[in-house]
Amino acid sequence: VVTTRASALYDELRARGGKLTPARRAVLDVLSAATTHLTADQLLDRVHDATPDIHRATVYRTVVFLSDLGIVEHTHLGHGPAVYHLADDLHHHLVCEVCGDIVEAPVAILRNLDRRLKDDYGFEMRPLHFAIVGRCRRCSAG
Amino acid sequence: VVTTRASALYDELRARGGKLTPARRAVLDVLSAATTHLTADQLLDRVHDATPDIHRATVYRTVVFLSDLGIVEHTHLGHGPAVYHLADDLHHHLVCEVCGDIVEAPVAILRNLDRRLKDDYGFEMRPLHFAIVGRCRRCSAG
DNA sequence: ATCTTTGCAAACTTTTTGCACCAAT
DNA sequence: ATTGGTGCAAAAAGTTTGCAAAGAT
Repeated sequence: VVTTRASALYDELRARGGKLTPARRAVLDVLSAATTHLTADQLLDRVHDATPDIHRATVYRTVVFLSDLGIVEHTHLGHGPAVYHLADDLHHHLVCEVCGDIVEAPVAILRNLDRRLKDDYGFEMRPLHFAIVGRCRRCSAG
Repeated sequence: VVTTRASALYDELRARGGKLTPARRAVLDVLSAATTHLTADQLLDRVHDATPDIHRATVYRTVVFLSDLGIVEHTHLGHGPAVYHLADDLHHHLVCEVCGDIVEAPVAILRNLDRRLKDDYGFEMRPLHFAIVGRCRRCSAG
């Protein structure tokens, strides 16, 4: 299923001088349809549903390529693999280190910190690149 | 050189029922003397300066052991290896994704965020476990 | 026709583990 | 004496790369 969202990304990719290959199409389709962020493995599995011949290495190369174009981002949620998602899907991740549960939080929660780091340290944070690790309500109670 | 800081940690380790082995002594000595956080490789190198026979796997097992006791923490600074440091060495890390420079910032900078996540989400953050990634003053200017 | 992208297999980096031996208490 | 720690070698987990063949424009 090629969504409007995905086809807009095809255009963006071409506008930036990239070639639109089946692998790239498939990765964009999967990421556009995803309701959660996906690890490289999950991404590969879903890409395989429609296009079984695409190689794991190609998926890795594709997400690097799409990241360079600013279309895709990845986030490190903890010790395991990174997760990938479209760059317009903006929110923070609160990852529970005990149960692994992930709660999403709006970007606004970091606005003050963002300003403060900028003012005090000249540092432009890219907060989406890492999850905020801690303990969720249930696990900090226990 | 066994510092006061290190020998206090020997005591803590024993008080918790751990065995004080040469490997553990060496790791505590190195971490107590370090002025920066160390990757497992760097830690191993420095451990080898005094005790060349200690195995890489032992260093890994030792930091896990010391983390379980709350004596050591590790932080993920970016894509590379984790860095280890004593748990009493509290500050955040602002890591520049362009030049790799690390700026340390006081824990107070996250106080508001900490409270907000607690109040709004019941989430107890453990902010030291991940660096704050972004661009330093120099690199965001460029 | 050209230049990029892909598949494959292999390397790489960081960390973990099974097992037999050794050491701290 | 007993329990737990260590060295070793090998595997695991996640990701990257060199190369020759195939594909997009």
